[in-house]
Amino acid sequence: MPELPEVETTRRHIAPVLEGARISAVELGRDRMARRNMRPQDIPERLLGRRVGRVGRRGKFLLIEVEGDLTWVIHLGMSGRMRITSPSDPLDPHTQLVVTTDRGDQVRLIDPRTFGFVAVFTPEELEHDSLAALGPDALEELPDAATLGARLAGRRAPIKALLLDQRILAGLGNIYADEVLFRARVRPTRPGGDLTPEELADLVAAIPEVLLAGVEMGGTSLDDLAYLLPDGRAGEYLDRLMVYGRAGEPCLVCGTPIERVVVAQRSSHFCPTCQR
DNA sequence: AACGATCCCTGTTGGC
DNA sequence: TGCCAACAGGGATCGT
Repeated sequence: MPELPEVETTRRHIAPVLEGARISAVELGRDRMARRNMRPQDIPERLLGRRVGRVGRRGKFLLIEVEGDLTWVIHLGMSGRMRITSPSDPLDPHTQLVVTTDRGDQVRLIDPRTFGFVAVFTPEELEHDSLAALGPDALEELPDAATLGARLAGRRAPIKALLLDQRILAGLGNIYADEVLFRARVRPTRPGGDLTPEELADLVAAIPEVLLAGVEMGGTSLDDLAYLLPDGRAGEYLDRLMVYGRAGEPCLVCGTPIERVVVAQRSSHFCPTCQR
């Protein structure tokens, strides 16, 4: 699933293709992909003929500056991936957005489950979107342990649920949240407000360690149909996963079988010996 | 306000 | 072997 490392890897691939280019054609697949109060026709109408600025990212959102003070937002949802192609390449099934540049490149969004979305916001619209409530980026704007502790103080929800809350910290999804908690030796079920200062410090240290390794490996491709890099390659962080998807298998540190529980309606994996 | 449950969607998986 | 229900999950929304 695309989480921060997958979105960052995607960003790094598409940035040189889009930045400075002018958009010469826009094709939207399903209308459903235009959400967040966008009409489907707004997407091509607002992008067409405009020059692209910086390709940025906050959490799992791609935020692309577009001439005319617009922000082109792309979210990959759970099954979205992007491809860089030439216009003559055949369309993949479930292609939801095709953007052609004046340099003759195409950037495509492929998303079978359509949990992803596309929007092109004016500054006013951006301000009123839930994007405005997004917390600090888990890599670029990571708070220190004391600041995170203050955000978690008094909270009784499981720390796993709070790590998935993008208003607290933007970028962690189900896979990397489990991996971060393993590295910090904290069980996903622990109430967020109960973490000790030492555990908060371990957590804040674990976040960039896990996420940077994920970025370096090009993200996590769970199987051949899931996330792929924009050049079609698979991300290789799958080989580094310590707990996610390993229920019943021995912990790679201590050998205890990894357990699976449901937290915040999501599967959560942890080592009952290593994590307290 | 905080928290948990539900919904959206479709390819894959597992049980019978 | 073949069918079909269950499962996967990011984010919005709703009920308590």
